[in-house]
Amino acid sequence: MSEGVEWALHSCINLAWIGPERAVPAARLAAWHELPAAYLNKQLQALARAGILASTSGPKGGFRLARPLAEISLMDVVVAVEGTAGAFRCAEIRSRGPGAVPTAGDGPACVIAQAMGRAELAWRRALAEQNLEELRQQAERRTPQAPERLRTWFHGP
Amino acid sequence: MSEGVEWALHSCINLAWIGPERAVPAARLAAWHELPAAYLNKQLQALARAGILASTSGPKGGFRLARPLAEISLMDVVVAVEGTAGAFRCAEIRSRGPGAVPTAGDGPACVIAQAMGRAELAWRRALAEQNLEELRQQAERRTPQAPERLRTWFHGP
DNA sequence: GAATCACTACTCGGATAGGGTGTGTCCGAGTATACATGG
DNA sequence: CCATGTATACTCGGACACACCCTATCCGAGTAGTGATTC
Repeated sequence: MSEGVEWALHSCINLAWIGPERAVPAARLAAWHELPAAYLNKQLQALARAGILASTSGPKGGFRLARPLAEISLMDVVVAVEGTAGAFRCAEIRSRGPGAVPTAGDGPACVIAQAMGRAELAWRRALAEQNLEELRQQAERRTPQAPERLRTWFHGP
Repeated sequence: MSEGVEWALHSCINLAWIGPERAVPAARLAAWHELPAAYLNKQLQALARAGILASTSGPKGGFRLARPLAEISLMDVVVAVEGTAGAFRCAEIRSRGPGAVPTAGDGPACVIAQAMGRAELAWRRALAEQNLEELRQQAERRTPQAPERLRTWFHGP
């Protein structure tokens, strides 16, 4: 899985901590964790295309959350960054070679693809059940000083 | 996810259909679905290392199932081919840069890693709950003639 | 005729090249701000 | 003093190289069978 998913999730929570008053440039979000700015920008673009973030150009521009954290699921972020394609893709090898299923005009998918699909569905469901607001609360419970530290650093030089 | 997982699963079921009497060379299993023989051999090696298959060298050698299909879960095959590493790996970016959590001597993982871990756990659980015997029965129900066709072709030229 | 031995052919096993998808970087389009200028 | 036009600096957005892992392949180690040879 892409590195960018982790960056995107952290960035969303950081955006929530900074507050909705002003947009935050990608470079500033990147500096907070010493990430390559241009590449983080690429991930944030993906979030903006997915409607999770709103982007503004020019001075005082940047990214801000397009909707509350409670309305953003882990699944939304993963899909925005990674795309909708599942990890397992059936190459339909059963329809090639001497073992080709004769009747398979365009029947149902092979049982292996179905079985892997069930597992991926469980994964997607688990991702969809968790939203970023819950993650934010868990993070604040763990390190209560984190939001204030971020705001101080951000409004500073 | 690797292509090899699909090949490995099909090969295990095909081995069960051919029967435990004799070992099957990788080249013959590959020919059934027109797969690159040497590369399929590589995947079967991984299954052998994991104890799912037993390998024999020399003439009349090849691979055979090391235990009944009912005792082989989808998870076993995926781990054998892909390794135990999960899809999402936390790079611990929260401990780098100005935003480094000060107290984090070696505390619990960040909430994001935990959340992704929960989703992966659901995926693993779904894989572990399904065994290859179930898949074989489903496949036979769908194409009852498949096992006989395979045996005929295999014992032929 | 039976046992022994060397030879052959066949299989796995790991070491060895090539391509595709992330990973990282760069420069251009667009815009809000700030300032200078004129009324 | 106020309005207006212009220049500027800053941001996103997409286009451009690089690297690593999956894919694919090859050759060597080892073994079972086979045939010749000898007692």
